[in-house]
Amino acid sequence: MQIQAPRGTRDVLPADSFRWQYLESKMRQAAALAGYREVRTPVFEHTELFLRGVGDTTDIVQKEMYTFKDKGDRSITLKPEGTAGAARCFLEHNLYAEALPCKMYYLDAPIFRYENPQSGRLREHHQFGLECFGAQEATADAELILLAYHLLEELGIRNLKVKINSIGCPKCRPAYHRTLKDYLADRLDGLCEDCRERFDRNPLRALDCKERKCRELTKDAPSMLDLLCDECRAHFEELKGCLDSAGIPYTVDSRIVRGLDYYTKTVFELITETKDGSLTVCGGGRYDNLVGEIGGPSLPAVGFGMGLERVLMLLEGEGITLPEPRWYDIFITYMGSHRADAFRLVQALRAEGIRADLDHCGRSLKAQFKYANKTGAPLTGVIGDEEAAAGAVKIKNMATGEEQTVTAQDAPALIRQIIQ
RNA sequence: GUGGGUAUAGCGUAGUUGGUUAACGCGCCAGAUUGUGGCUCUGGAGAGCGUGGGUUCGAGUCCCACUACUCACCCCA
Repeated sequence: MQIQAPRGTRDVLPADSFRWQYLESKMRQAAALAGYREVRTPVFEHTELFLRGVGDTTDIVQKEMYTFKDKGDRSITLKPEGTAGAARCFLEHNLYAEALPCKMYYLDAPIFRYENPQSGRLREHHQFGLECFGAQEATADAELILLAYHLLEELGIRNLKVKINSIGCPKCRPAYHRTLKDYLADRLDGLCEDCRERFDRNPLRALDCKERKCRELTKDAPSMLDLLCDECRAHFEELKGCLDSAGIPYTVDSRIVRGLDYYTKTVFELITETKDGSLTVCGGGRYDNLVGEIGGPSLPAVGFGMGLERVLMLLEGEGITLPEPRWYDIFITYMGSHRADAFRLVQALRAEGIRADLDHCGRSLKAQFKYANKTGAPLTGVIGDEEAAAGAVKIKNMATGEEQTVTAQDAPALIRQIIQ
């Protein structure tokens, strides 16, 4: 059997890569506008980082990581999310000793999760993520939500829903945990297996469980929002105030708790409603304990991740066409014996910054034109006996059919003038 | 990890109750137009039917397994 790409992975073909490049440029722009600069971290990290950072009770760590031993007997894991690596990098290079906050973004970061693939869900996908280290105020949370919202909106994605919640901090969450556990303890037998297992260490997950019986049983469960400490409550109120003043629609959903353990206070998701259900394109929140958890100073931070494949999928679903750059400015055709002239001209044009090419397949003049037409080149050049003798090229405008002969020296200027 | 659907040339499909050299559209190549594309016409190349087994005189058509795709659950971006 022919070798195929591994399950749950996708190739981006030359004809489609411009879509990615377009997204990338928009994302870089949005990030730069808010003071975020790019960071690039390894595709794999020590497994330990994710055990401590992401949390060893999470589904991601328990059943979805690509973990293996390298030849030095180290346990290595392909990044299952972006934040832990960024935090490790921040810490390792003592960036906390420099001016804070430290704002960074990553783009096209490959993320690996061993899941059952389906629409909008791959084993390798790519994220655009922002992290802001050292900022505790809610304005930092708000600017991230707004940045994500405006970016998606600008790209043309409709029906965007913003959901926010606060899941408290180490001061108030234990009390809530106890309250919730008391509530759940009476109903433990009715919960699904996963929720029963997570009951001790992470009872919050039960609120987010999709099992009907769990949903039913937790319908009237106490809400974290009612038990936030003063600090968390004030923080959440300020966040809502920021979003209100920015005028974006959002809803408070006390059931979103996210699948990663490091979150504190703010958690949020950007969701779109498509014909077959809702899809989360962006998710994030505050993680004031992560840096400390992995051995650094106690330092607040907030961030989000956005799935590029999902964004692309939504754009396609909405029939949005992205601007496709021109492949060639001009395609130089030639008669039988003048290939060398065509080659020299193409090299000269490229040196002038003009996207030019010639036939490398020994095709007839007619076939060369057909090919030129297929590439969408706005211009073609012909070098036949007459042109070759005169050191010239006949340039044709493919849209109008107009032709004019110029010397090779004058060609770049003319070409530039026409394609303006 | 669990359950359902699908698997025929590069792509999209047709293949009747299993029966001779597997069909069509698009795409590709060539010609009509030996210095010129897009339209049209003509011709051509290209699959032995996901892989491996089985049933049968005979299987793309039936059965089993595997793989992949897909959908739902789960989880998430």
